[in-house]
Amino acid sequence: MHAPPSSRDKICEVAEALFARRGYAGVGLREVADAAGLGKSSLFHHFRSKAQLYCEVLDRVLHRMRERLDPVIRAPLPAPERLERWIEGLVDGLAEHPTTSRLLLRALFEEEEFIQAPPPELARAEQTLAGMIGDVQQILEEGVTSGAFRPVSVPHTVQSLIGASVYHFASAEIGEGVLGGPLFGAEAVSRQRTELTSLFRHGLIARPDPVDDL
Amino acid sequence: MHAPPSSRDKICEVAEALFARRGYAGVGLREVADAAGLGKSSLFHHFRSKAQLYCEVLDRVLHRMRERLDPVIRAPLPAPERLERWIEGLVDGLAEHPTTSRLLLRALFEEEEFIQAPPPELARAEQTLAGMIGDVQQILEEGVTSGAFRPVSVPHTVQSLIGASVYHFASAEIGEGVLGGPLFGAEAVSRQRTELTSLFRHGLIARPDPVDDL
DNA sequence: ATAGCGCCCGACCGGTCGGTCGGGTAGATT
DNA sequence: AATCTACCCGACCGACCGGTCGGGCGCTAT
Repeated sequence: MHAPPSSRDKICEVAEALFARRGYAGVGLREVADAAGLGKSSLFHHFRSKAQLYCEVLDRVLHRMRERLDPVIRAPLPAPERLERWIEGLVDGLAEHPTTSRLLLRALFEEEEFIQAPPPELARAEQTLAGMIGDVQQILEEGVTSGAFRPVSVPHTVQSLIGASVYHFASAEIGEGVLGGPLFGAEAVSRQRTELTSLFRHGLIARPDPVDDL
Repeated sequence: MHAPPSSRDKICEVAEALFARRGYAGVGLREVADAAGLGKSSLFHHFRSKAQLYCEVLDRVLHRMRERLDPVIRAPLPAPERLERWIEGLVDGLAEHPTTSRLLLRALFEEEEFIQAPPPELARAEQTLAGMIGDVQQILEEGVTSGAFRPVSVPHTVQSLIGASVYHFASAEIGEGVLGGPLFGAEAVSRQRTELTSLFRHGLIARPDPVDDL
């Protein structure tokens, strides 16, 4: 499978960890090179620039998540069940690679740095993300039009869902303070999975007995 | 009220905007000084270091939010109503100053940079944040023990609540793509307020008719 | 042998970083 | 008038930044 990781992959691995921990501006190429066991100049043999390296790392992470979530979309299940599977897949994916949530949350901010001279890899990453968002958006719309979900605003719900799951695993010391324990422990992860699915299940499912709407 | 903002306040204002937009490592003191209409050296007359300036800006923002949310805590209302007011206050507070959500979300990451030699202002900021989190935690616990809320995990719910609200207003272009319009428009903000409160109301309220728990 | 190529490196470039230093200026105090 | 204080500045420092350059090493093809 992966006996000797090529230098290129090695660079991506360590860069993913470093960018997740300290952000684009906070990581020097010197540091990346050292962590990869290379000289700084060697990075430029594999990547045109720091920006390209970053965007490629970002795209790798997004693709990894997309592939995990992809089968859920095609599953022939009613919308509420598909949504639960999707949430569980997202939580598990974020929990499996602790760098992911921080990298993605940071990417919210750092993408603005590339408005001038954006590397082509950035467009691919944005496309991958847009695909995932479109997928869950479709599930929600299906659930709303079928009457299984309350008539919520699909975009706002997508935002809440992403925010709640990604933030949780990116919240670091603050989150661990709230939880009173590690974020990525097996117990905490499975708890987050059930809490998040049940929150959205109860929060979205249409009920014959509305509380006090409007 | 604020006829001539002192140099110190002016520095904090522009620094808040810059740190929110580009983060701690991405902002140079030269840039802050220029934006404040001062020479770079003058910053060091008001602040000991860049780290202290950042932490003071962070504490300002947190205090601003805390003061807004404080009356809600003391309101003599049942937990579900208090929670709704709290969420509305949080959403309105985040919407009022668009820099806040980005600054706070970034602070998740950047606080790690100060593990060595943390300025005293950082501790104050952390304390302010811990207070706000403790407040909402208390509301949720009250609701759960009183039987008004489902027996959810309070810490995980706190995390979801913070994540959903803060992420939304920090999501920038991605969020605007999902919404199909500006994040901070009056319409989008009031919609976010109602969507978030109703999501958590339906998601938390105890029901005589459970769906399919466990 | 030797030429080509993928991979890697040390040395170096201009520029920017956070931070320091010595001095200048205006206003209040004595 | 002299002094003190608060505030501000230009010049400068060592360190580090992203990126370039020329060359070295080892493998394959000829």
